[in-house]
Amino acid sequence: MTANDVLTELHRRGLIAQSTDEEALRAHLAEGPVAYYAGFDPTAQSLHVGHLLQFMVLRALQRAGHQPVVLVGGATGLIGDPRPTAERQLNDRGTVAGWVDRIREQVAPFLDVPAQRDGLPAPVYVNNLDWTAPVSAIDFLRDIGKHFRVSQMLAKEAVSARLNSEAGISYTEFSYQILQANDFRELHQRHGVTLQTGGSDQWGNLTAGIDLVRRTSGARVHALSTPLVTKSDGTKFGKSEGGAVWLDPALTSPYAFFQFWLNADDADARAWLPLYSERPAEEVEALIAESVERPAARGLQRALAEELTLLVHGPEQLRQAEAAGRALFGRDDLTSLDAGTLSAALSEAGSVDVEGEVPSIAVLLQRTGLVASLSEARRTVKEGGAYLNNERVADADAVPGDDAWLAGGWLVLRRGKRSIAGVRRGA
RNA sequence: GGCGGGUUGCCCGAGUGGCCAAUGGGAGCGGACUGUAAAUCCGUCGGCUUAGCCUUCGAAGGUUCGAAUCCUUCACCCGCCA
Repeated sequence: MTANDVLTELHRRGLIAQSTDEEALRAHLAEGPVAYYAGFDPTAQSLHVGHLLQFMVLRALQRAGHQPVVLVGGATGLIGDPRPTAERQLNDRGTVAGWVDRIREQVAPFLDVPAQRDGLPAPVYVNNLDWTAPVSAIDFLRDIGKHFRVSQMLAKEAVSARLNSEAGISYTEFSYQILQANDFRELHQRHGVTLQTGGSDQWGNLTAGIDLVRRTSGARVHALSTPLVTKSDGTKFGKSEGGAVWLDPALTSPYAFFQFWLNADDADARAWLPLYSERPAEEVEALIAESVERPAARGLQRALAEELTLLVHGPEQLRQAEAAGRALFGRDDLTSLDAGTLSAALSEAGSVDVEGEVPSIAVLLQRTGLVASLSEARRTVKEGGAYLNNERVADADAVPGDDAWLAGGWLVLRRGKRSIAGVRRGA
């Protein structure tokens, strides 16, 4: 891939929602390696699938030989990017600092691995707390604030939406765009960064940075934004039964991550594959064409699940996640599974240990987290939605008999079609 | 400052003294059909030691055999008039 067709690739994949003067940007990218950046605010202990799209853009640019700079927002995370609905709850400094470290580590598979393996430019990591914290309020207001017009700040969609809402907006969050703009200015000075990428909801912040750089240094810098990923049923992308789909394997197991993509509906999978797949264009088109012929094969979902689980969790975790799915969904007769397979599969899916007296099925359903309460457990059984070792459970208060235990001391509990958990008998 | 309207379960929204854990819709969950899809249909949808019991209808107190429904005070929201 040569440097000047990376924009073509991004367009082809549908990864560009908005861009500053594209001809100028194309020419700039063609001149040679460009330093570019994207920022991630520590608003939770882990990144989630919603962040994945940013990495697809960062990776494409890196592959084209450009220099990635990854910013973790130790400062902006303390302030809070205004959300359209309501004011954010401020997190304390210690918590945010901890999240900064964790998020920094999560970025590695996306950019460090290609750097080491393929000799691509190694990412530079920065934390905006480093240049934001030392600045006094006086200096900030005099040196940075003077470049901002309130009327323009008010006009940003993120701000005006909140001004028109009941929630209003605090001065703290109102200031956010200044901080992010200043990040661009700092990175332009420190690392020669001339391009910032981000989600389309960040557009106002991206352009604020471009304006600030121009006003302070006269330089012309660029921005690209990615589209909002949507679902055909109108619900928010990136949620599964439990809530957010995290990249941290401790929060969302590789198995659950794999299942998230595997369960995508056909229309979504078709729309998402170009965005998330780094396969050649012909392969992507072939997969889509094939899915029209044989949707039941779930080729698109499988491709997404495999490619992204590999990217985020690595080959070994992918292998286990796939094996677990095959073991748990593949056949009716669980008694034929050996202890090793069961153990691996259920550890992936989630399991609990029981010791001493074996509790009733209702209690086990609750303990595995398959249901939220005993009432829900009973209800589920009554509805015919609870299964023990793939057999429908009739009595919620029944206790699994000795013959129910599978190889390795396992029970396989299932709620509905696809929520599965293991129970292991302790010593 | 004055007058009026409102605050109900995850969301929207009925309910003006007992038949109300509370109509209806949406979301969620389960079943059927399928492909671990979508659509559709059916069921379910506060908790518990579940033929019963306990806690819910902005908050606190009161009237009553009995209150989401009546009274008092407080908080917040929305109109109209100053």
